[in-house]
Parts: sequence; C-alpha cells; structure tokens
Amino acid sequence: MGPTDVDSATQSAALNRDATRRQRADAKRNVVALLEAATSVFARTGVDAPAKEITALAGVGVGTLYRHFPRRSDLIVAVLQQEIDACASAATALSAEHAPWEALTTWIGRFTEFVGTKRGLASALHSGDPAFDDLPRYFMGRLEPALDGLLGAARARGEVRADVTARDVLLTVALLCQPVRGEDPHLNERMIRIFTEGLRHS
Amino acid sequence: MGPTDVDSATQSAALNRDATRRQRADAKRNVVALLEAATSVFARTGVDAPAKEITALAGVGVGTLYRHFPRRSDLIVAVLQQEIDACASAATALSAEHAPWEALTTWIGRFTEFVGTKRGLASALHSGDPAFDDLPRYFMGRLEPALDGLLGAARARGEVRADVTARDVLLTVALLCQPVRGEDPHLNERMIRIFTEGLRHS
DNA sequence: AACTATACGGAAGGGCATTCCGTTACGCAA
DNA sequence: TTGCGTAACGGAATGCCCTTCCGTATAGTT
Repeated sequence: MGPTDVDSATQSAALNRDATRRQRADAKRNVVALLEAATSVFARTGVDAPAKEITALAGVGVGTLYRHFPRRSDLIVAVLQQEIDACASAATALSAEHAPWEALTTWIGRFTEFVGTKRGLASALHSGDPAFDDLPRYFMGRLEPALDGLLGAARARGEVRADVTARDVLLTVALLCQPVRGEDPHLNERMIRIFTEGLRHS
Repeated sequence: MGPTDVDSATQSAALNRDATRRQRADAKRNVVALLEAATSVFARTGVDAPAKEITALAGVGVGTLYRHFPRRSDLIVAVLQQEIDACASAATALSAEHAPWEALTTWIGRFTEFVGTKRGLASALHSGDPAFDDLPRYFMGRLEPALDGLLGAARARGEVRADVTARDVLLTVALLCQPVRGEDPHLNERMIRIFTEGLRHS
C-alpha cells in the first residue's frame, strides 16, 4: 500500500474536516494501522470479523476505530477502494488490447477473482443492513461505467443481447461469486461462465 | 397449516423419541404455536429475526423454543418443509405434462418464486453459520433428485449442456434469487433467465 | 390422589457492536 | 521553550441478542 493510497483513504475516512484541517500525526498513523489490520483480517476472517480483532492487531482501542470509521462500511469501503479502482481501470486497458467479446469475458474473470477473494464482500454488498449503504454506491459508481464501456462495445457488434445492462451483469456476477460452504470452489467460476454464455444469446 | 403438517414437523423437531413416546399435549400445542409464529415472523422480518420476537408472538418462553428447535435451522426447516416438498413434487408433475426443456424452465421459475419469496432463505442457505448446517442438507436432499430428473431428460435430448449438475443449477438459482436492495425486483428473474439460456449452449 | 417424567419459563452467562467520557499528547503561538 | 486549547485516545459501560441451565409446574399414569 503506497503513500498515495493511504492519503486518499485517510481523506475519505475523515470526511470534509473544516478549512483549517489539522490532521494530527498520531491520528494519521492510526488510520493507516487500522487499514492495514483490517485488510489482513478481512482477508483471513472475512468482513464480518469482530471489530476487536482489528483494533487489537492495529494496536489501538475500539474508540479509535469508531472515530475514524463510524460505520463498518466506511472501513470496508476504504479497504476496498484501491482494489475497486484497479478493477475499474483494468476495463479500459482490456478494451484497448482485446476484441470486445474477449475483453468483456476477461474482465468478468478479473472481477470474479476480485469479488471472490474478498470473503463476504458479496454478501455485505447485498445484505439488507443499512450500515452498508455506502458500499454498493461506491462499488457501482466506479464499476458500472467501467463495465458499461466493455458491454457497449460488444453490444455494438451484436455479440451481446441488448436487454442487459452493466448493472445487471455486475450484480449477477457479484451474487454468483459468493462461496458456498462445502462446495467445489470452482463451482462459482463455472456458474459465471454459464451465465456469461447466456449473455450472447437473446 | 393442516394437522398432518404439524405432525410431521413435530416429529422432525423432536427427533427419535424412544418407543414409549409420550408427547405431552401442551408440548404439541406449543410446537404448533411456535411454527405459526415463526412463519409469520419470517415472512415479515426474515429468517434472521430475533428469537424473542417469535417466542413473544407464540406466547411461550425462549426455553421452550430451544427445547423443540435446538438449532435455528431446525425451526426454519420445519417452517419450510412443506414448501420445499411441494416444490420437489412439482418437478415430477411438470415432467409428466411438458416437454423436457419446458418442464425444466417452468420448474426453475417455480423454484425462483419459492426462494425469492422467503426473505433471507437464500442467504441463510449460503451463510457460513454452522447453525444453518441442516437447512442446505434438507434442501438439497429433497430438491436435487427432483431437479435431476428434469435435467436428465433435457440432457438426453441434447437440450442442455452436459457439464452441469442439478446441484449447480440449484445453488446458482438460489444465489440469484437473493433480493438486491434498491433494485428492480424483476432483476432476479431476468438474471435467472439469462443463466438458464446459458444452460443450453456448451 | 399420588407420583414421575416431561415440559415450561425466564434468569444467568457470554459475545459482540456501539457509545461515552475522563485522560493523553499534538501542534501552534507566544 | 513553554504553555494552552483541542483533537484524539482507550477502554469501561451499555445494550442487544443468543444460548444454557435449573427450579417450578403439570400432564398423564397407576
């Protein structure tokens, strides 16, 4: 995690502080520590991990966590921001390098890997919990336009049915990425491949 | 809910009591009250509803709930049993009345409606929580053979790709049934239709 | 009517999320 | 450099919910 990422995460976490923004050095350090701890814990235990586990690893009190990330989703968004952004920009790269259909399927694979790796991201995204309201917003805000480009190109060539939106695909794949207990981990890839196949045919 | 259903639910709840099974009348009454309350609460709040809400509606103590349904899934299974069974037997009826492909897609529609209506069933089905272990077991035990018949018939005619199992389809559709906050409710149907379309094409 | 196993109810125990507030220490200004 | 105002800290306290446990009540039998 480079310094740039940290800065942007810090800014998003501590939303618009007033003009004379004096962000104290210790506060900044703690935000970084929390983000690193959360990244590690989310990867291991999933996004539902107890808050205490994160604060313990970061070496701060729970109060500090809640100060910087009032809602759980704030923390999750901050952790995932970089990865979501990377995924979004992969779309433009792919569309430059590949034919539309291939770019589309490759990107879906990339996206699948991303969501599937983040335990619980998908279910958080679709949970009814209002605490996660911001996550889908950010997620969609970045990825919908990205996918829309790929989808539009393929559609223009008649390679994709016309009645499917980027939003549809994003939501579907996100749903299909959810790991199923006791099932072959490749199940999800297979399901997504079948769905993708369905995209061609009206 | 007829007396037959109650009996079967009661039996499943109080697993193999010994030969001289004396099920007390008050116990039976309470089981019925709990099932009715749970049905109502699940429909309103979802399967994650606090246990207390159910016991309060049933007019019993929490201890009574846990006696009859030691794990949460026991209660959910009991509530859903009839509907799962109905869905399973619809499969044989459909395969008798329709051509394989049509029977298959019709049944998937039926199944979609069933899962989609039950708030939280899908996520309970896929939650990591070991308390729900029995639900997928029962669910699969009943529905996998049912769907397998439909799928096999369609596959025999070359109307379905060979590399897809009943289990795959069941899990996928169950995932795709999950309602997404703030999205068109028809989204799910649409996603499932696209997936189904993908089933035809290898 | 007495007896016994069954079942009841809710208090107790424990975990986790979130809030609150007395204490700490950063950073500016004199 | 020193002192002050305030951002920020930490963790105890609160509250919700799940689950267990056990003293009490009662159905059903003799």
